[in-house]
Amino acid sequence: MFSLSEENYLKAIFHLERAYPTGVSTNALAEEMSTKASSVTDMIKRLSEKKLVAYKKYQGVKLSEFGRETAVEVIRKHRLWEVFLVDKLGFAWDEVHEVAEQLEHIKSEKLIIELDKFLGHPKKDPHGDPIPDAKGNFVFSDKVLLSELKLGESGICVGVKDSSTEFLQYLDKNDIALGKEISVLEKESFDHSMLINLNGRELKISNIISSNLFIKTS
Amino acid sequence: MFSLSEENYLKAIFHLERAYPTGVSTNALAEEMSTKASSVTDMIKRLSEKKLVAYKKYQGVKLSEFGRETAVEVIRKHRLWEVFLVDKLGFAWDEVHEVAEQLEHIKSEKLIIELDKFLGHPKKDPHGDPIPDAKGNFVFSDKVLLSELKLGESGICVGVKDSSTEFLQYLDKNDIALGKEISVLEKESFDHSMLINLNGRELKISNIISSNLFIKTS
DNA sequence: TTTTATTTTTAGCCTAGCCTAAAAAAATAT
DNA sequence: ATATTTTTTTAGGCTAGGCTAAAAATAAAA
Repeated sequence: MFSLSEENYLKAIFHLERAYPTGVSTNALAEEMSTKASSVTDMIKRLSEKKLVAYKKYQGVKLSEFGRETAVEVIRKHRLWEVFLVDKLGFAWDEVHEVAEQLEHIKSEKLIIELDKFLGHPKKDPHGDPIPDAKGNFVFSDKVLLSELKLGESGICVGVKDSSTEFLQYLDKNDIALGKEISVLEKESFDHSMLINLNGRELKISNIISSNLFIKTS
Repeated sequence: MFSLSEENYLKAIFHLERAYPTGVSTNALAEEMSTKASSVTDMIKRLSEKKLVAYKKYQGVKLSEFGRETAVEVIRKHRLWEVFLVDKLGFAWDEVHEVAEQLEHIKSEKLIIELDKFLGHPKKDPHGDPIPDAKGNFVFSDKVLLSELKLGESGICVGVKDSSTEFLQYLDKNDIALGKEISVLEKESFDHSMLINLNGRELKISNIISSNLFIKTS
């Protein structure tokens, strides 16, 4: 069993590994964890002793197979709890993150097995992110950022990159939700804003929006 | 907001105050928390600084009004989660305690409001203990220990004093459950065992059993 | 009332997880 | 190739929450 802090580091390393495939840097991890580089070095050493990560001084850090399994299990719990909060308790999708951050650390194998069953073995969380199955298998979908679509292309909104309350509330306000179809009508090369069609309605969105929305182009 | 450890101390003091109305002794608290008296003294000082308890050296400790409210809120959360685990996730009543010990520390007002609603505002947990309402009001029932019943008296089983897995499994095995009617057929004065009628069946139970079962004599 | 036993507190130490400041290594620029 | 900047690590401290051993206060017994 690992501490709350250890689990949070594993999660952060897991998420950063996509951007840092050769090893997650101490500074990047410090940024992600809102802490100092020296604290990160301390923790990495502990994780390394527990065989959760591979670490060589000045070389960044990578998850071991064991570390990856542990991280994925925490992510699985986080996303299942998010589904519970939205589907069963009526939370809005921008209200669940903070509570799920706490619930993901509850230790009970039976709890997660039964929660998963109770929720009907969901495959996606409320933000469209895939929920790993009990064996840790992810179903990665072939999503792209809206900002990467070319003029005239279209697709279905399937997820968000930024899960902050502010961004999710912006989406709610503009009626952008998972499952909606979006097509690109215009792209402004100067500021990378775009004009999209959403529900037959035209909407102008900035680059910061389009680069945080995942689209599935079937 | 208080730490996990602080909340656990408040809960323990709350439970011990019934047995120690003039002030909970350091040793009793150390026993309850499975720790050492010196650690208890340390923690009591911290709780005292935070105005959660009244403390005078060598005089034991009492909850302040604020401390009591905090303790009751934690107990409320514990018992609501127990109901969730049994009613929604199919846990047995002897499996819930450990998980609820973790869940009771999740911090989110909305979570508890919605959970309570989702569960239909339950008044009792799976062991028959009353669930305080959102304002912290307890409904104390007029229960007595089975061992206190006189020959020929009868009542309904409404709760357990000992919530250990072992005891609860003993009850399950002997078909003793909340809601069942029990009447006292014989009392053995030597070892305080008794013969009871349960579902028309006669059952011999020892004093340790009868002094851990709560009965409501209407 | 003295002595003895028990309870409680103090003093000092440990670990996890954080911090700052300084040193060392690596990367970048001249 | 050397100098400068950036990144990372080390060294040393801090707090929460534990611990042991010893001292002090209270309670019980002679």
